[in-house]
Amino acid sequence: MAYAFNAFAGDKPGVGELLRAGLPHFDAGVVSFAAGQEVVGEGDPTENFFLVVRGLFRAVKFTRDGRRQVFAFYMPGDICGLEPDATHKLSIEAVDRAGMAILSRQACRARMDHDPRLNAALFEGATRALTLSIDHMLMIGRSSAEERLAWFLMMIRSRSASFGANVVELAMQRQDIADYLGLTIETVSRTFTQFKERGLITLPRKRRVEILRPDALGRLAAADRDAQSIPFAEAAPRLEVAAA
Amino acid sequence: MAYAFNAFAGDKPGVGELLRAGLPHFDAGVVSFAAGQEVVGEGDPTENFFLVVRGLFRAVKFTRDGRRQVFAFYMPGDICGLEPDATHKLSIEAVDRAGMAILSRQACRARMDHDPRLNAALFEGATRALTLSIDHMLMIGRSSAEERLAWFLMMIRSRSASFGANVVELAMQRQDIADYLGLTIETVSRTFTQFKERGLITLPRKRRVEILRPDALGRLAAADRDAQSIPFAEAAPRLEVAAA
DNA sequence: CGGACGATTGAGTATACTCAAATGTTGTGG
DNA sequence: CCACAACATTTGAGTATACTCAATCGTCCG
Repeated sequence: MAYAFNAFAGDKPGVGELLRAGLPHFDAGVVSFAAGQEVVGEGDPTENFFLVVRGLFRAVKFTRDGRRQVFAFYMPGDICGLEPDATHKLSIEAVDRAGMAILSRQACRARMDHDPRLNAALFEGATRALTLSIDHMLMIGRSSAEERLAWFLMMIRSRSASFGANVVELAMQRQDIADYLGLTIETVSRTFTQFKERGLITLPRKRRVEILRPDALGRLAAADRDAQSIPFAEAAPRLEVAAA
Repeated sequence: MAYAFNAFAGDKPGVGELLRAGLPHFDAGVVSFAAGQEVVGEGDPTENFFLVVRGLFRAVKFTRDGRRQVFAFYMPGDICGLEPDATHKLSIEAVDRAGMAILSRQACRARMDHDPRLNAALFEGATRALTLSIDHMLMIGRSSAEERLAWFLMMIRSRSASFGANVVELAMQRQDIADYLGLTIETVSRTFTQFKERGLITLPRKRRVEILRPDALGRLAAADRDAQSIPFAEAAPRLEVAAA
């Protein structure tokens, strides 16, 4: 979203390309981060925004009393950190060893006024981020634990490099999944176990999921939604854009 | 949000004014709606977007199996219906007798390319909507019923015409509140009762809430957040958190 | 091999849910 | 203006889902 939006790889104009072409010193600004390292923290001034180059990042918010919510995961090609206010409201952290291009908000803002395409692409990105956040919210507010995890797995699958592959790598740990889905780590774990027992998945490793029955998982994920907003399952005609 | 974003009354440049000034036929496009009437439905083409003139509207999403989520309430001055894709993903409905200016997406788009101020205002609106939606999500994913209702009441209070007044009118019915907060109608009702018993509020009428202790309610609302992101209570001295 | 951390499993419980009934409110027609 | 219907809200009783606390198991590294 502006907040932290995902310019999906394979997207139309390609915000990434537009930025790369339009901004000077683009490649000079790529920085590496270690797992768990913070890119920006809550309250930091919004001087820059970011384009993920490799690895995985997460947007997080902590609360005084220890509660934690993960709002998004960012994969290569995604943009994040564009915020309306003077300070960041979310922290952005590297989940694993990962890299980001650090872009000047100022430079981008100036360019936006001159390049309608970049303008349109960013605006679209921001609005699309909202669409994503709507799905996320619907999921958190109205779904059972198994629906949430199914939704999560199908989302990761649809966004993974090998689109449609039935083995997905989870770079994040269980706590991140739990905090993304609004569940506890124990419930996530139990639900994984339950999926195994039902023959929906196998877990060759803790962080690797083999999806045996994408159809069944997709139905679970879609149970609380209407068909059209679920671009997960294979046949996804990919009309608009694979939202989420 | 772009999706449905709120250009807060009293906002800086005033998206409303910019639009009114910049778009021809503005006043001709104001339409009235009866309570419950739909402005746009899920799947409708995104030809227009809207500026609330009077009354209250809601953005809703229904699911096959009857679940329902309210994503936002729009008050006069708010903009909604701006979406990235070709079709609406949310329905917009009038909550009570209400009025909207219907604006051409096309015309606005064109104007954005020529007027950096409108451009900036809309972009900021979209990003701010995301910020709101982040708070909403954090609330839904990580708060108890009482925290949610307290949050809701303080939000309505802060956005109401008479800012800071301790009597707020709820134009929406309990079901809307429940679906906004991710609760059931019974839980909302019980929590209202509980607030009354604790002396936090009174209910002169079902749809009118008098807030007796805005400080206590504000602490409840903020319990799961950090102080700075709670623009609710006025200058609440803000100790720690009342356990209660 | 052992330590540290992540993940799973177990037992018991709390919060918010479901189903059901009673009560309150609003609007309409006699 | 009152009576009644239709709908909104509250209250009650029982339950289910996901939570908490606690222990065990597994895996990755030194």
